[in-house]
Amino acid sequence: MKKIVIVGGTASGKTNLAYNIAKNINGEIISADSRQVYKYLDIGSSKERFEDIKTHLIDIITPDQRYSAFLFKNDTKKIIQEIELKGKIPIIVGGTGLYTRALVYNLSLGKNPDFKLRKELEGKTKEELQDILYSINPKFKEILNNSDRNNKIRLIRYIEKGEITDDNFGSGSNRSRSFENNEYIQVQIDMNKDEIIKRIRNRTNNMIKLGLIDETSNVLGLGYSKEDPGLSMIGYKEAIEFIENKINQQELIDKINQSTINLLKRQLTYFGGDKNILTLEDNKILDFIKTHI
RNA sequence: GCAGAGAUGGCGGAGUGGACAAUCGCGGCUGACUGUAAAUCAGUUGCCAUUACGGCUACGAAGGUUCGAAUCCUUCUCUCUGCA
Repeated sequence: MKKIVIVGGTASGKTNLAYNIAKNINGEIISADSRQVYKYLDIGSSKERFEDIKTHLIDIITPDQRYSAFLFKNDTKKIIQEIELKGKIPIIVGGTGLYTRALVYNLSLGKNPDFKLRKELEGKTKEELQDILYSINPKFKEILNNSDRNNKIRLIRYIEKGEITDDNFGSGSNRSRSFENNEYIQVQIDMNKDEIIKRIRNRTNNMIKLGLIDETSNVLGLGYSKEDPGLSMIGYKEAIEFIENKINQQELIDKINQSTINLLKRQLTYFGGDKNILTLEDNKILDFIKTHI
């Protein structure tokens, strides 16, 4: 039995689809979403809970904590085993591409994050970071592409890893290798970008109606701050600006929409790069899964 | 009605005689991304051509000065502010 992975852009209807599939094939849902892991942040992360279908990996940490691809991979593997032991089918659904990729292709992800080191390196310029990295291993010069070289977060991460191995980095052409897997069926809903953007705008309006502002105030009231990782995501970031009177409601909506649309484009690029992800029409996915599982 | 300020590429906003097809930001498009990923970063962005230090049209409109104007002058149109 294969495991099912549903990926795709935000607001493209993944959750509903996953629910229907779960009902139909006796499955349980595992959320692959870097925001829905947060407790208290429901409206802005479009969290959904179902009474009859179990959803894993939501509400597992507080807004001041961090989750990661590595933790996701490990947690999910355990949960998959449990689900399969019950004779059910795991359905992994979410828009955090790094998470699903780490799981499906079993990326080794290298060393643990060293937050002290990260903090220390944060203040440096990208030129300084490059020098540090090249002094660790000059080969990085060849491996890094132009995007990496200018990306401080990634430079820091490479320094943290410190070494280049095929396993934890992938080098040269290896980097763009096509991944392979036999355990998972990966699907994405076929929906054009304009349609999703329409849905995003609706969803944003809805979030405001449902009380995004109140939810944000409440979380701040619990003692969490706007610097916390949970609150620095789209929706809450802007809601805090609104609460602080830096923007009005129209600006709030516009900003959330714009950030979400930008996110969507990045997601589509990411998923589009994986040849193993099948793009299928919404109403054909269930049948496809039934016949290919 | 008088006085002042201004009209620049999809938007915001630089530029104040040549190196301006026009800094920059946003947006758009393409892309990168193996432990922060709703994060972070790269390329590209007038039209045509794409071999080229190439051609064309452009800085509210119309004229003018000049070898040369987004930049100076004249008139017109519109916008904003102060006085009436």
